[in-house]
Amino acid sequence: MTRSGLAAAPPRDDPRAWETVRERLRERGLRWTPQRRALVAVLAETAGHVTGAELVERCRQRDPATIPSTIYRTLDVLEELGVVRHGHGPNGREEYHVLPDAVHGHLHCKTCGASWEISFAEAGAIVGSLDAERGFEVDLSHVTIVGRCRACRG
Amino acid sequence: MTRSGLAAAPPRDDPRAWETVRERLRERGLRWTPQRRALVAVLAETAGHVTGAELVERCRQRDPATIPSTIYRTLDVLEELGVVRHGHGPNGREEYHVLPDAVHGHLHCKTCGASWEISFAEAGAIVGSLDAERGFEVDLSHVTIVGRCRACRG
DNA sequence: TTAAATGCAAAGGGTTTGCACCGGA
DNA sequence: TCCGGTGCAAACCCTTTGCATTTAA
Repeated sequence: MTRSGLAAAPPRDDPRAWETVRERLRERGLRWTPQRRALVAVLAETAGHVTGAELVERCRQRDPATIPSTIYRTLDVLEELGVVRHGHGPNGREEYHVLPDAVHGHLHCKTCGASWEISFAEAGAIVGSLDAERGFEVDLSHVTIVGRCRACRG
Repeated sequence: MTRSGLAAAPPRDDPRAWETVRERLRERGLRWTPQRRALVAVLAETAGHVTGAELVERCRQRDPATIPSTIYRTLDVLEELGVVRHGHGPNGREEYHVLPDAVHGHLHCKTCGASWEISFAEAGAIVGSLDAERGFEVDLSHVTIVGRCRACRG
């Protein structure tokens, strides 16, 4: 299952969780640069999910000299470390999930635009039925279900 | 790259289903042009779903003079007629579903790349549990679930 | 005739790549 | 010192838009 590699990542809301990034980079012979520090700082205060373009924008607010290609290349590296994980958003764009301490999917309301996470447990019905009926193993991190939320149904 | 794994194509390959397109256009004061004829012909032999870019490519095989903007503009018109419907594919790209005679979602194997349709009935578990637990109304036509199929699980 | 469609070109957004230079370890 | 990273620019893909011209009805 996709769960396996994720245990290493500490909880998202723990500030210290991000301190390990530097070490994890170094372990692989990779470097801790000002640009990476900036991106990690932005990620640290980002809950849930963001698109690459949004991250570029937020980094640019801190440092107008931010270069997009550096962001995307760094995101690739961080993904290899398990710090972020990419999936597909409701608008059909790639999205990065920050510190995926647990694999989860997303629910997106097309009326109000809000998003919620679906935990692995909550997705039991989805995962179970597809496994049983199709032998299909769901990768929950890539699941985004669009529809209308309770509030918007009125 | 995207291809349909399931051949279960009901009245979709019924040539007569497409004959009405001309009339439906005319009813709205719209026109039946050679370019539209070509796109409709391509759609008629397309099961499941395709991206805009793929349609451009297939039309170009018939007529190298095909212009992308014409395709996209025609797709907009056809969508208003209900002939196609767009949603989001597993790769995060927009996709067009051909003749959506029934609302359905998609299953996509990230290993072999094949796709299957999930009928409304089959999605009962998904729709039901989210409705019950969250009050969330699923828009199945926008659902794409990524994972590994039975064959690829080995 | 006349509004709808087309062809063409150009722009657009987001992402990726090539390459010379820079700078952490 | 060295190789990983960076900045920059350009390319890239898919899609959209503006506008003059064509064409179906």
